[in-house]
Amino acid sequence: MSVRLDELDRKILVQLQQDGGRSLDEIAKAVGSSKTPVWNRIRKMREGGVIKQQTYVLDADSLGFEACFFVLIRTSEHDADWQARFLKALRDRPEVQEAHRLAGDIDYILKVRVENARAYDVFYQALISEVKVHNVTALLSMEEIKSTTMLPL
Amino acid sequence: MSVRLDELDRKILVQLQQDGGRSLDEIAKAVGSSKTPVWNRIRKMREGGVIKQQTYVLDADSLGFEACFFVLIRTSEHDADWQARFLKALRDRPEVQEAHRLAGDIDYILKVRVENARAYDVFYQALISEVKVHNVTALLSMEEIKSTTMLPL
DNA sequence: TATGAAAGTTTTAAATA
DNA sequence: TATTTAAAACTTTCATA
Repeated sequence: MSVRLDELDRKILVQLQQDGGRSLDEIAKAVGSSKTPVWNRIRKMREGGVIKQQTYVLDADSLGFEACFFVLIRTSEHDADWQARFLKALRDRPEVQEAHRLAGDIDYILKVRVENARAYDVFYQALISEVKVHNVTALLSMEEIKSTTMLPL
Repeated sequence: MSVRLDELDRKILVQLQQDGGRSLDEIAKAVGSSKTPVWNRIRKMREGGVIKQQTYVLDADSLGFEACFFVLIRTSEHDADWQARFLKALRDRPEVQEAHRLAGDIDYILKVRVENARAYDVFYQALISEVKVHNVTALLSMEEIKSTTMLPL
């Protein structure tokens, strides 16, 4: 399923990342090509999984999600069954925007977006009642300095 | 700059977050309304800043960004000039996908997306040569369990 | 890769509840 | 005030050169 990308493909991806609302014509002009090649390349990159999805990014604060926590988790359990249940719990909870398994003495990191500190506590109590974890540290974000999904192409 | 949102607005946002490629007609059908009201509401939410941008999400691995680090930073400097230079450095570096100022004894957390461990080291050396930081811990992601910008509306 | 035509979509405006 | 209808402008999609 691997797609070989050339300079034109990369230029197209830069355009799509920057502003997903531009028309084919605008993109074609910006990358110095014309509609058909641009369209064919976008289709191929979609099919090859290079382009995963098209979305709208919303402003968390205006929608009342005013609290963002990074959660560092250490666990003593490492068996397959525990891990499967833990992963499912994370995937099922919409408050969890990011979850990564880590190398080193911290086992997992989460990014959790909630209305307020109380909503975080509800989330936290629900999570630890579902799966046993050894140690949890929550880091509260005071200010979002930067947030992007753009890759540095 | 605040926009009051009703149930229909929220339903539209759910659709846009889930799949930003749907047509007005499809969205209108999904939320039980018709084209024009949906279009007017989307325009208002754009103008009001509730909708920040429209974008395409790319697959980091297929584009050669195989390493992801969470970086915990403690600093001894807290004056305004240092902070301004540090924030500018973070905003200017495209490898930094997220940057938050934290409450508590860790001052900042970053999410850094790079080709490999060597590229992280290049980034790290460049950053600490630009602004003095007291203590840095890098957590290496072994597995991305979940990654979304969707808010739990 | 380019052209262009058919199908579909967005956007604006006027009419209606 | 918000919605429906309708029509113009624009975009996507795809066949053909």
